[in-house]
Amino acid sequence: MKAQRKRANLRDVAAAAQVSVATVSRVMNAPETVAEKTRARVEQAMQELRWLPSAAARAINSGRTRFVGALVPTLEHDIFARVLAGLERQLASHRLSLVVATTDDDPRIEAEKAQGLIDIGAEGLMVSGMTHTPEFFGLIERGQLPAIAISCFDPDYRLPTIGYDNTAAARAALDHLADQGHRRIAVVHGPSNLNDRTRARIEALAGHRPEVDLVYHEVPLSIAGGCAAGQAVRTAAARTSAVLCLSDVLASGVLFELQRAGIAVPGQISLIGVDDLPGSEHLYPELTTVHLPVSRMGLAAADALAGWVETQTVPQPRLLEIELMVRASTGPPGRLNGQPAA
Amino acid sequence: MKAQRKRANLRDVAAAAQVSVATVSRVMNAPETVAEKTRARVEQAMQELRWLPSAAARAINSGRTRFVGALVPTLEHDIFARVLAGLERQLASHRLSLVVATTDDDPRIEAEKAQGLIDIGAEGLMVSGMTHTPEFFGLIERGQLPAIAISCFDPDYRLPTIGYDNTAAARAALDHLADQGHRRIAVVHGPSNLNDRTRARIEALAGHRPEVDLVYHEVPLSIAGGCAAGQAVRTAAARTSAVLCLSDVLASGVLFELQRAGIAVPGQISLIGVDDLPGSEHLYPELTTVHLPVSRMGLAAADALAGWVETQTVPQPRLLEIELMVRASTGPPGRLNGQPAA
DNA sequence: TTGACGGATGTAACTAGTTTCATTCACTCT
DNA sequence: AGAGTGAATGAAACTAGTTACATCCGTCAA
Repeated sequence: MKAQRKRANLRDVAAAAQVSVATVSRVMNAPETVAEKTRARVEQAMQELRWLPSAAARAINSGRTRFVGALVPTLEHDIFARVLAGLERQLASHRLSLVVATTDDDPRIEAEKAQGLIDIGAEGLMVSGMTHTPEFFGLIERGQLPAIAISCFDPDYRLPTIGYDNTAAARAALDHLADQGHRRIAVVHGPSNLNDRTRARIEALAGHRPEVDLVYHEVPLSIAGGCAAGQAVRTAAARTSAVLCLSDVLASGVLFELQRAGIAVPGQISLIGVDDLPGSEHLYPELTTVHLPVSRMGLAAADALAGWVETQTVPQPRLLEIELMVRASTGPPGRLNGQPAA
Repeated sequence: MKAQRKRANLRDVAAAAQVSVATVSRVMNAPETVAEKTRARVEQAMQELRWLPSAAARAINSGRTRFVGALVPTLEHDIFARVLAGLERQLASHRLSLVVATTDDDPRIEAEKAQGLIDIGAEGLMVSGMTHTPEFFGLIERGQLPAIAISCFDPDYRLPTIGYDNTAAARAALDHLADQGHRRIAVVHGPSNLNDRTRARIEALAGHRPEVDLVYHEVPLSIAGGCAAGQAVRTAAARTSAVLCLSDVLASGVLFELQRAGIAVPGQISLIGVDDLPGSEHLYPELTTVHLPVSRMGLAAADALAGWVETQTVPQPRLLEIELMVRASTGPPGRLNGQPAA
């Protein structure tokens, strides 16, 4: 019942090695300034006491914690996982670590988790989209904390944005279908009430091509949601000759459902997505879609955030190019669509 | 050129509010013990100085940083993203945050990044699989750091493992095909030299069903890799009637390639995967596969790690059930396979 | 009136490191 | 021999908080 050994600290090591704390510190941070023999003695003491320096104590002196936080709606969708992959890789090259928190697309949860990240010492934050609570802005302004928003672009936004033009992405898809002659198009999208990117895409379509009739289907943002939409499209709308999905995940579900029902894509119905997931290119038929550069976005976000954290330079907003990938799932309107002359 | 205002600290706040540091600290941690008027004064001072408490200084006293690290091979594969999704969600309920680092399946990079995570104060680590360097073990033993391994199971391993039986998973797939009468099966797998889980699966197949001929194809672990394997299978092996992919990602690629070549699945060739990705159920035909409970694994890992960190209790290894999901991509050997009577 | 009690607050010692500014001492140069 | 030089080391101050303990003051009971 003597000395309940708590974790050894630098003073213990110094005592064991019969040197001062300064010398032990030097062995850690500038070994070349310590005499060979002394250093060996100190290192042995470290070994024996199983000493590891305390990150917190180090951080308190440097004022740096060397990590930033990322707030994303979910990790279950490929998109965000790929953003984070790029982000992590690039942050690592700046010797920064990445803390991840998910928000379920709920700004209140986002604010809470942001508070949590700040509590543990995040030096900067990355958030998704442009829907945030006043509490969130309060937090970051209070601490004058570097924070950037991704997946969107608006040079006038309160935070520097790094992303693509959601309006342009949706319109590119619509233009492609309209140019091929489609005049009645089903639009399949995820929940719009809690996601500003989805909302931006939907709003971009209204009136953009007045000659086209648009029929909207809101479903959960998942393959199953896409399946449901596929069924709805198949059974309901007669003259619908094309389906525009505002996400490739939804497009996969729609495609599955159409194939199951024996409807030819693009023979009877054309299908286009937005995202360009890694698998989209290898669906059968290959999915026509709008490529969003999420991986590059992760890299760019990392550089922007790292730069801000390291040098106090607020980064410029940055617009990344999107690209229409015309593949095999779209074509001119088919002659027959279930009932030949509805 | 006066007082370059560095970030305010608690002493500054105390001075501004004309109270002692203890009182300011109390306003943060036990507001009810401070008189209303005093508290208001202190809070106003905090506001004015835009003060946020330093996480490091707090951590140095509590000895807690409240975050753990996860080392995964990559974020680009759905599998790990889903593990992390479960992990993050469950850690959050223990009020712990998650730092993510990727290793590219390289144990040396893993050791480096583990060092980095420890440097910034991780209270525990999660790693994938059972291939780790002595340096890695040195690190965690030095700091007596909680660490668990996932995606594998071995109660005798140096770290507590939480995962599934890779041997059983591979064998379940092989059994399914063999039981249906397939006698010549192409096995498609990712790089085996740097991934012990893949290796375990491959080794599990050898001699497990002696009546079956196995032909191995090693390709990159990606859809493109699967496509390459699909071509190889199609052109090379004559009597091959089934393809066993040790990952659903590969299976998607194989399926794409077979469909493109007009080969009926499962009519001419049966196809089975391992993983059960969210999309696998909605490929056409629906992919038969072995379900690995990655999301539950994330939850279980979070509970194990949180328990260890909070209460110093080393968790029990835990084996999670796998399940063969028989869907539409497998069936008895087809009568014709390219050349009728090779 | 005086002692006891308790709420509000302050002092100073902690936490675990880094860093500045001496100081010591061996060695070289004049 | 005495001064100058530079490497090696140590004492103490510093980082930004928490907290044990002391103190002050007003109220209430004896």
